[in-house]
Amino acid sequence: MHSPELLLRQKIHDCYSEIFEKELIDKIVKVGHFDTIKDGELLIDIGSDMTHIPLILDGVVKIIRKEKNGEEIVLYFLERGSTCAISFVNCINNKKSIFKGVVESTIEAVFLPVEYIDEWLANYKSWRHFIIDSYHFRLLEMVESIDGLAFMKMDERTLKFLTDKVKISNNTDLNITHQEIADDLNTSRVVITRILKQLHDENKIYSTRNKIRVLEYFE
DNA sequence: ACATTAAGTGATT
DNA sequence: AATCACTTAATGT
Repeated sequence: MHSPELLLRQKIHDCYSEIFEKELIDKIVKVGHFDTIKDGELLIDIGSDMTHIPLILDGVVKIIRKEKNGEEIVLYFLERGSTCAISFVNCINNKKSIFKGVVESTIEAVFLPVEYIDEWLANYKSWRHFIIDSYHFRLLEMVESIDGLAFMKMDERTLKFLTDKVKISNNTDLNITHQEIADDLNTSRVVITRILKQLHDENKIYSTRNKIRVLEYFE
């Protein structure tokens, strides 16, 4: 017999034992609520209060910035073993979220109430490091994303988008439509269709309706 | 069989 | 690279 708490402890241990000391993991198990959020659901919206911070145990969250005119731009993805670093500052200052987080593939996460994260910052070295590292990593991702926008052509961006997806999902077969890619890259479906056709002809991908297999990519 | 949604294409800006 | 307008193909009911 496994109690839910034991299972949760195991999962947290699998993802975070390298990062957090035992004592902190115990506390996380004690105060965190475990939850599963399905594909396509909204994790956090712009303007909502941050009451909890998620530690992702499995799945992917897409972080989006919304422009005033309603345009959206994808900033980065949260994966297993990571968290939304930006949300820490929001939590500590009681500010509202400036980003939107949509679940890309069903996530399992532990939600930590705000009141603990500040206290742990003072008391646990591993927690401090985790937060700083996490912030640093997000910054690097943002820079990468800006580089992409500024310097890469649409075909390069498309291929990068696809290979990133492959890395994240650990699967060379992607279930995605041309329209969805276009939305994420802020372009039109027609453009994506033409680029994909080209990539297909170059034997870099194999694509059929609703499905793309990435044939060539390097880690 | 029909309707709906995804994908392909030429022409134009 | 974007948009339009239209065609063709795949899929759901």
